[in-house]
Amino acid sequence: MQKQEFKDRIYSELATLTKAMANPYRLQIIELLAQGSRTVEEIAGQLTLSIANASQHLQVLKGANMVSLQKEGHYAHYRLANEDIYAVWQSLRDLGINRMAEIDRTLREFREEKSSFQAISIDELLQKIDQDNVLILDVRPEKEYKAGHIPQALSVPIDQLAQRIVDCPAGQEVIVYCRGPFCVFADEAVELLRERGITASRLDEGFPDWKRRQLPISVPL
Amino acid sequence: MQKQEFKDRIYSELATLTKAMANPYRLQIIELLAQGSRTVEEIAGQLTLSIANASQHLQVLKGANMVSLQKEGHYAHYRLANEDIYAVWQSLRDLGINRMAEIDRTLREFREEKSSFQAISIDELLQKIDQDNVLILDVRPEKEYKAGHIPQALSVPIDQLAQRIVDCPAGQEVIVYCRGPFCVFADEAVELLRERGITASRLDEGFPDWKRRQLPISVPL
DNA sequence: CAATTATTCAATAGATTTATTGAATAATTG
DNA sequence: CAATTATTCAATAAATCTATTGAATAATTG
Repeated sequence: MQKQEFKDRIYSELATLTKAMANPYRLQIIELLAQGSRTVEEIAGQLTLSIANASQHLQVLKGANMVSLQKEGHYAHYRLANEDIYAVWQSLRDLGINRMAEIDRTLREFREEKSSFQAISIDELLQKIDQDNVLILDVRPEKEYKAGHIPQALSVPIDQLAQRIVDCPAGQEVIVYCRGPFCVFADEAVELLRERGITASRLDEGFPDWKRRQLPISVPL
Repeated sequence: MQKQEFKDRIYSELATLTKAMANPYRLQIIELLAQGSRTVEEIAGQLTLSIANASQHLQVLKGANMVSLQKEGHYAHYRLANEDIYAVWQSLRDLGINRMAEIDRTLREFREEKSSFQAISIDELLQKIDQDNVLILDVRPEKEYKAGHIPQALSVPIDQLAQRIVDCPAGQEVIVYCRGPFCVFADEAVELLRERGITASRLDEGFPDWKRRQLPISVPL
C-alpha cells in the first residue's frame, strides 16, 4: 500500500467517525445512551424529536459502529457500542467546558439563576465520603439509579425531591449528582435545596464519569 | 434561561466544535500542529493541498477557536489553541485504532508490508530505558526533534537513516518513534533497519503523546 | 388473520460543506 | 514606489447533511 493511500484511508475513516458525532442531537443521544440502553421512542421523547428523525440519527450512529441494537418484541434497544465512545465524548465535553468562551458563558448564566455554580469534583467527593458526614443524592430517574449508582447515594428523582425534602436533617451537607455537567437535574435540585436553607452543591461530573474511573458502583443482581 | 434553550445552546456549540474537526484534512492539520507551529505554506505542502484550500481549512479551525495564529512578516504561523484539543484527537484516534474494523485492517495491511506491526508502548519503553541497553531513534525531521524530544533519543531523520545506519552496533536493540501511530516514518525506519538485520520496533504512540504524559523532555534553551 | 404498534425506509427540498478558481490584501524587497 | 510574496477573500458548482412527510415492514395482540 502506498503511503498516500494509507493516509487517505485512515483519515477519511476517522473523519467519518467524527462526522457521525458532529450533530447536536447525536451528541445528546451518545450522552443519553451512556446511562443505559434506550428504545427509539424513549430517545425521541427525551430529545423532542420525531420518531422517524430519531431513528435516522440512530442509523447514522449505527453506520459508524458507535451504537448497536438488540431487538426485543417490536422494540429496538439501542446502546453505545463500546466504552471508548464515551471517552471521546468526555474529552470533547471537557474541551468545550474549559476552553470555549460561549459554552462557559451559557453555563455561568444558567447556573447563576439556579445558584448552582459551586460544584465539587469526584476527587473532592471521595475525600468527603471518607472524612465528613455527607449525604449524596442521585436525582436521575429511578430507572437509571437502579441500573447503577454511587454506593452511598440515595435515589431521589428530581420530580420527587420537593415532597421528600423534609427527610433531610438540618445542617446536613448535601451533594447532588445526575447524568453529567449538561444534565440540569442536579442544578434544579441544588436550587430547590438552597431555597429551603440546605447546604447543597453539585458534583461537577455525572455517574458515567464516576463509573469510567473504575470507582465502586452499586449494581442490581 | 429555559432548560430547552440551555441544552440547545450547549449542544449546538459542541456540535460546531465537532464539525470543525470532522474532515480528513483538518484532522491531519491538528496532528501536524501538535508537532509545533506551521505556516500555511508548510501545511499545504505536507498535506498536498492548494494554498487557498489549506487556508480555508485553517479558517474553519480558527472559527472554532481550535487554532490561533501569529503573523510574522508576511507569514502566518498557526498553532493549536490549547492542549485539550490534542486530548480530543487522542481519544478519537484511539477509538479508531481499537474499535474500527476498517482502520485496524488498513493498519495491519500497511504494517505487514513493512514488518512493522510489532510495537511497544510508552510504559514498556520506560521500563526498557531503566533496565536494558536500548537505542532510541527520533526519525522525524530535525526541526521537530529540535523543538522537543525524548531525552535519550538521537535525531536520525528518516531520509538520512539509510546512510547513517552503519553507526548502529550489532546486536543493539533499537526503538524508533515519530509523530504518532499514523505517521509512517517509524514504519519506514523499522522496515529499513530490519532489512539490515537490526532488531527494531516502533513506539506505538508519538512524541506529543509522550509529552502529554508529562514525561521528561529535552527542549531547546 | 385483521388491527395495532414500534421502527425503518424512501423521497424531497433547503441548508451546509467542499474544492477550485482567480482576484484582493498586506507586508517585504529591490 | 513598483514588484514580489504569503495569505485571505469571494464566487461558484457539486456533494453531502438535515428535517419532514408518508408509506413500508415486521412483530404483537385481539
